[in-house]
Parts: sequence; C-alpha cells; structure tokens
Amino acid sequence: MNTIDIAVICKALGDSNRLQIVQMLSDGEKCGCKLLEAFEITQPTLSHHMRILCECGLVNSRKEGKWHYYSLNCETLQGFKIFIENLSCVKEGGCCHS
Amino acid sequence: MNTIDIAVICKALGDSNRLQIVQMLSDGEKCGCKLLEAFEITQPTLSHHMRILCECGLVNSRKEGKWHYYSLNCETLQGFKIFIENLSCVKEGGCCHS
DNA sequence: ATAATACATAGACAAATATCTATGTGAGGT
DNA sequence: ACCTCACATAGATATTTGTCTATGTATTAT
Repeated sequence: MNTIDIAVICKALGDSNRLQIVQMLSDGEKCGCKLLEAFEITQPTLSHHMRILCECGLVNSRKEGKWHYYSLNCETLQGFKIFIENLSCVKEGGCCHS
Repeated sequence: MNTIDIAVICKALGDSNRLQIVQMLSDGEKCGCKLLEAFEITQPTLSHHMRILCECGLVNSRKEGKWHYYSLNCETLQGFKIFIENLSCVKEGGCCHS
C-alpha cells in the first residue's frame, strides 16, 4: 500500500460522518438501514458516503436480500494501521542549518 | 481526543502532499525550505499545507532566525495512533435482520 | 398485481479546497 | 542602506465535496 492509497483512505476518514460510520463498523457488520438511523442525513447521502468508504478499500459490502451489509476490510485496515503506527515523532533531525 | 478532532487530522492527511510532508517529518524535524525542495509546488502552497497540519495539532512549528522548523507533535500523533489502533475488523455483529 | 422497503443513480447547488500570482514582513548578509 | 532569503498573507479561480430532491431498481410482503 503506497502513500497515495493511504492518502485516499485518510480523505475518506476526513469526514466526521464517515469516521463515525467506520467506528460503528468497528463494532461489527451493519446494514445500511441501521447506519442510516444513526445519522441525520438522507439515504442518498449515506449511499454516497458508503461508496467512498468502499472505493478506498476500507469497507466491504455484501448483499443479502433487500439489505446491504457493510464491514471493515481487515487487509486494508491492517495496512493502514501499520502505516500510521510507523509514523514517529521522536527522531531528532540534523536538518538544514541547525 | 474526540471523533471530530480525529476527522480533522484525517482530513489534513487526506492530501497526498501533506501526507508526504508528515512522512518526511517522521524522519525528523525539517525546515520549510527543505520541505519545499521535495515538492513541485509554490512556496505559498506549502505554507498553506503547513498551516493546515499545524492547526490540526499534528505538527509543531518553531522559528529560528530566518527559518521555520516543523516537527510532528508527539501527543497528537499518539492520540491519533491509539484511535486508529482501536479500530477492529474482526467482530461479528448480530446486526439488523441477519 | 400492488405496495412497501432498501438500496443506487442522476442532477443541482452551495461551500470548501488546492493551487496560483502578487505582495508584505522580518532576519541576515554585503 | 540595500539586497536576498524564508517565510506569511491576500485575493482569484478552477475543482472537489457534501448535501439535497427526484427517480430508478430489486426484493419482500400482502
């Protein structure tokens, strides 16, 4: 997973509605109708958000009858976690003119 | 650190230039002029990106003579890491109508 | 068959964003 | 004093984004 992939994931998580959706999915698979109840947005807006979350690879979708079930994609989430975990604030850089 | 704070950080990281800047700062403190060399953007554009990174709390700035030094903020980064690390994909949800 | 439910898609629109050029500011060097 | 360097700020602009209404589609219930 390269830098651009990570940036796309971050952008997807950069909307507070979508971040809350991901938090809900972290608690387990949910259907769209259940997610919709939790937000004060219209159904097309939720659909738009789910599409963005799916397209960046962070969320899986599965259809079963009338319902669409969404869940976090383990592989993508793991790659994202590793990237973030590897960011460090402790190194002292002998940069520039110091 | 609440959900909105995290979303603001994610939005800041949702631009590939800014994500690369953060990666560079992960390698140690850098001055603006050094960062500018690494990208094909104008100086005002870099200044704009640094402002966004600082305002979300992820980056510290320090002035020394002519130069502005930027580094990752340990406290914010740690809070962000914890949030991301706590996301889980493994739980099975007894959701909705399954 | 008809209606209701759970979605997606299309199109519109206001707001936010990334980028630029032009310019201001402050610190150092000559 | 003057110039140069390293920034920030202001304003303009094209693009992207989040949201809506309206509508289409597929599945289930009556």
